[in-house]
Amino acid sequence: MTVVTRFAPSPTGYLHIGGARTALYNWLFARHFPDGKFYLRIEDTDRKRSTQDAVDAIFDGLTWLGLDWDGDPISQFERADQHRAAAERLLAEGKAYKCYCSPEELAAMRDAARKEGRQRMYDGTWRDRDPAEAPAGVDPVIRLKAPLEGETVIDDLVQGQVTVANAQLDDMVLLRADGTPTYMLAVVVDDHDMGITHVIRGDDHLTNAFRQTQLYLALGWDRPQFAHIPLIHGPDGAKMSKRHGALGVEAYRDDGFLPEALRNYLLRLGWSHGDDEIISTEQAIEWFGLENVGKSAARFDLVKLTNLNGHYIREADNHRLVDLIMARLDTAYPGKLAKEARDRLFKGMAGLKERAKTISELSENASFYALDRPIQMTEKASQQLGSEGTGLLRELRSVLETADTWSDEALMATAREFAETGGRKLGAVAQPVRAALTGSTVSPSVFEIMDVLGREETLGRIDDALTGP
RNA sequence: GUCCCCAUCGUCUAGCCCGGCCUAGGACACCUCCCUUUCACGGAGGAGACAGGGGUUCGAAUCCCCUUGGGGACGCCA
Repeated sequence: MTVVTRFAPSPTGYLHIGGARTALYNWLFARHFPDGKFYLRIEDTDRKRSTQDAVDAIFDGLTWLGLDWDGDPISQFERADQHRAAAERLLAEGKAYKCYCSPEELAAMRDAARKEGRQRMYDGTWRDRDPAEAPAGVDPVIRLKAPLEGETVIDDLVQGQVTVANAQLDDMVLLRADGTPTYMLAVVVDDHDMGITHVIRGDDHLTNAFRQTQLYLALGWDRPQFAHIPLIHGPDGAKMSKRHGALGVEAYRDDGFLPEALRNYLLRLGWSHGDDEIISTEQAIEWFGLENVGKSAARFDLVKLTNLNGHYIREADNHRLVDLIMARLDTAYPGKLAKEARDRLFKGMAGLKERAKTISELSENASFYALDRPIQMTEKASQQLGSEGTGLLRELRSVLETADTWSDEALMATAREFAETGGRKLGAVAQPVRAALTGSTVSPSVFEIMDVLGREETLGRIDDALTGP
């Protein structure tokens, strides 16, 4: 059997972190099989809340995450005719009926149900009532004539067997009064028509699966396999939704996270493969299976994501990192970048990348390479350049001016010799240099920096510090 | 309220289905030390959990029940 999955977001906002994980799992599961398919369906039947911006944000988010879908995205709205046809068929077969209840009546039923401790809201008023009694001028909705007795069972690939009494489920609306299909109908018809074999979605849809099962039965169609994955919770333990401040994936991109880090993090949040933590996408595709998805909700932990991001930054290609930070530096310091910026960043990247956990941090830490002289000095750095520091710097400058070899190692040897001659530790000499060269007290190795900057720029920056305010 | 689901270190989890190998393993975070020109990286240690109570069993983190706690769903939204 060919595996066919789908990601079916509603375009009412950005692609948030929970949706991203759902998409990832669907994608991974489909890609795990040689001929598996992963489709994208935009659930835009709610015309009032759906926007093209949101659709674009979903495309962008998925693309950035590296989750490619097969074929063209499907618009659920555009399939309304098929949805309607299914409802009409059910109506013709006597498996659905018209209901003329007003919103007020429905509200009263809901209140009564609550008060009596029932979950089932609609009381079936029009289920067997003669349509001849229909009030004039009222457009009816179409409801499914769902079974009143017995139970509905789903064998969920993650949750196991879950059973609910049919008495708990009321007759769901299939077609609204204006003739448009509801989500419940649209999902079932679309999943069937698209040949979806595995519905992998958040477990907030678990109860929908029962109603959808009733629909599949009524329509005489085979059900797909269901896999309801636990929701991602915020640090407070409650569902992480757009309404509760969950961020879109682009926010993580802007904050300097790498897509592979987010992918790895999201993968491990609720799924495991023994003790493995760092998992490449290739391995993930090979290993991923629904049987290893946990049943309990997980809390989103930004610190762990950050750690993972640091790992992937260290592993990332230097050219890619330079491109990423040049873009940021360009906007942070318009027109102020040195013409050697790119070359220096590339040369100094090895020392830079292991000191940053996010691209934004990397970019900030790298700015001293990219900017022209004179560089800004932090307060702490200025303190390194007191009378003692300045004196050492001046002495070292003359040594540096005549240094034979301008390389990382040679420079360090020179500085060490200079320090020891004066009975000092290397650090005493290195710190003022660091301040002069980077404007900071924290940076990669100062000798590496001198090497990257070159003699002229190094001496120039030292002079700036010596003659500065 | 009703229905459904969940429950191992602070967090993510392994182990659970097929009881003994568990004096419960890993990762992040935290603490100590080492490396070291700063900060990181890296390395070595440390502290840290089977929610509670009943069963079943020679033996339970693992099976059963109850309690408690948490979550989700109850729309002519998706």
